[in-house]
Amino acid sequence: MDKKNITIYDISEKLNISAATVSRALNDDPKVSQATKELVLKTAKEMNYKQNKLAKALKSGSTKNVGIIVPYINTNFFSSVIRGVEEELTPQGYHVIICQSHEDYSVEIKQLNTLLNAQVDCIFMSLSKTTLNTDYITRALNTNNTPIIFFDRKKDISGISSVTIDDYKGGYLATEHLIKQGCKNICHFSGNHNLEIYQQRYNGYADALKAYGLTLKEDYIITTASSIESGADAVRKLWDRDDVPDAIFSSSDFAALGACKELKAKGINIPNEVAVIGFSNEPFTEYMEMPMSSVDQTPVLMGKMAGQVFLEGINESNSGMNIQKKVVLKPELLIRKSSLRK
Amino acid sequence: MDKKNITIYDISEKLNISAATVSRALNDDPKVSQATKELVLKTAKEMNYKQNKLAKALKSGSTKNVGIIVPYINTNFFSSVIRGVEEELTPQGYHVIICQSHEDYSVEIKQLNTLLNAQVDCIFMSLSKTTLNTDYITRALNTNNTPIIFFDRKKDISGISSVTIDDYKGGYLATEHLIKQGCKNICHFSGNHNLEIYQQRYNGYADALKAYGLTLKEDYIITTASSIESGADAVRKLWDRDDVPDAIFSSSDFAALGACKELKAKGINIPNEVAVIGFSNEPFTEYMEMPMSSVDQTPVLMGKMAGQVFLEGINESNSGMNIQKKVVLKPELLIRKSSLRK
DNA sequence: TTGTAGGCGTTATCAA
DNA sequence: TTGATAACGCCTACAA
Repeated sequence: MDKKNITIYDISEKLNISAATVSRALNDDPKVSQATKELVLKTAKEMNYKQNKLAKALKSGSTKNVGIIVPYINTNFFSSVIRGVEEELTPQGYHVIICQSHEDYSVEIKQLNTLLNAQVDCIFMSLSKTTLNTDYITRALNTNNTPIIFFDRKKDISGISSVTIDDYKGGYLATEHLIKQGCKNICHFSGNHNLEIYQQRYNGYADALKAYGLTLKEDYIITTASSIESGADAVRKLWDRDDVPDAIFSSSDFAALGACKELKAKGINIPNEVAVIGFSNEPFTEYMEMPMSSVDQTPVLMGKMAGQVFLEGINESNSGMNIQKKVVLKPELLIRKSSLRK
Repeated sequence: MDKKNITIYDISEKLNISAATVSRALNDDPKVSQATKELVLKTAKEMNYKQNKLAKALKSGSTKNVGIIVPYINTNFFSSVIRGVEEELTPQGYHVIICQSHEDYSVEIKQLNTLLNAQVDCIFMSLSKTTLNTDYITRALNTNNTPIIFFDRKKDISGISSVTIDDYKGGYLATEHLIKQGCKNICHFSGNHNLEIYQQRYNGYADALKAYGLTLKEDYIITTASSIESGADAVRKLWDRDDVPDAIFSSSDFAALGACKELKAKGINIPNEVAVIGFSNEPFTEYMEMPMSSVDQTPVLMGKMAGQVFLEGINESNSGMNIQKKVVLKPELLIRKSSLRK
């Protein structure tokens, strides 16, 4: 039950050689004799030496840690992106630190600062929906050397790369699909347009309607949270009127799920009376009583790409490195029973 | 676009005072004059000084970071425990680093080492189901000063505190409830008994049967994974025989969900032909077509308690600190339609 | 109240 | 091939 940690000095003392040599041996420096190298490695193991990464990081300036800030971790989408980043960076010796903003702007700022203080080598982030002002990010970028990479929920900030899917196309494809199923009164559950993703999905929806000669009705656009209750509420609101919709395109799977439950409670048939399609392809969509169509965002790939953008940035220039990249992935439309009319 | 980070030396130089004074001023040391304190704080802000936590940690020996190792983050249970730890430790200035073992023993070992290397102040962990041998943890404990605290999926290791729920009682309560609903042929979906939690839930099940004079049938015990498919498979297997069960107590909500789907496909009525109860109270249980009974593990509280055990450990002894604690929380039986016979 | 100096554990530079 | 020494940025006796 040792109290003190073993250092290279302890090894050097025991072996009567300098600490510098021990360090070199441990790092497999070519200009250290094979004999001493083996000796050092052996005694290091015997003494249970563990390198102090803090000291190394202080010296080298690189912690080999990267940080990820997400609104929350317990959805398939975010946990899968994280998985993708891990898969890309772990083999390169990086370690991933995960932080949650809980959709809270002030928490998000704190998390960013904590990660910067911890000297991570890169920060991946997906913005909280309450983040209206991103000046603090610009400032962080200017006063630190730490690269920041957005994924999914991004803002256009000079110097920040991003990995997203083509949300516009996702919205367009989903809406077009509903139109081709014969739907004429398609309503849309949208998230806060403060976030680009929701604005884009809406744009895709609007343009698809226009392309097929359908008129967009303002009161068919409902802003919902990404929650079951919110989707159910929206249905109650919409079905309180005369001209009820015959389809729902929801920017959130959770809201779409809530809508399905409420429709069922009202005795309305899916997909024949109302076709439904969600967004994100959360696993439950596949296991619902009426399997739900959705737009897949390829989250694992998104994470892997984000990791790649970081690694490329490191390699491309050892000094400065400030090539801004925008990676846009293709969304995939998954058609299931909830929107398929025979 | 500064390349170099500002240090206390930069401030001391600009102000023509010593770095020590700057350090003291920054740390609000009482024996530094109010005047210089204000001056230092002001210029620090102007120069955009950021403390290098690495250097501080190297000096102080405490990083103010704690690590959490979980099998995976994307279930309500684990993400809620993490939330609880965050809620308890963030106000104390700690930062939480989250790692996933992906239920893989060798990954778990790596994650532990990474966290130890990162000099975290404490490691909270919930074991992977493939972890049969925990010698590496005992070894880590002996060669480091870093406390390890188990939650939920623990092993009994001397010197390691743990926070769990009374899984035995959870199993007992669930089974007793089914018996009181009139069920006589209660089968059990269990996880790998390598994990104490599953062994205990099974024990509770077995003892409840005995207490009420029911016989335990070996072939009513099915080992399932915590997945929908696995639960559906189990039902197929069980209903292939003559004496079909009239109730299912599943140690996993996911397996229970799979069972419900398969039962429905077979046209079997829940709860009248078969009553079903799961474990964990995952959010979907409440929103199912037939809301499912479950045993709540109070995960947020579990996380908070784990955080508290750590904080208490620090306070109770500045030297050594090795009081082993075992916190056992009370499970809560949540009765919903899937097990309620009128 | 402030300054000097040494050390936390490592690596890199320069000599030897 | 190895050793001495300085440096990374911070904190803290001890001295002044």
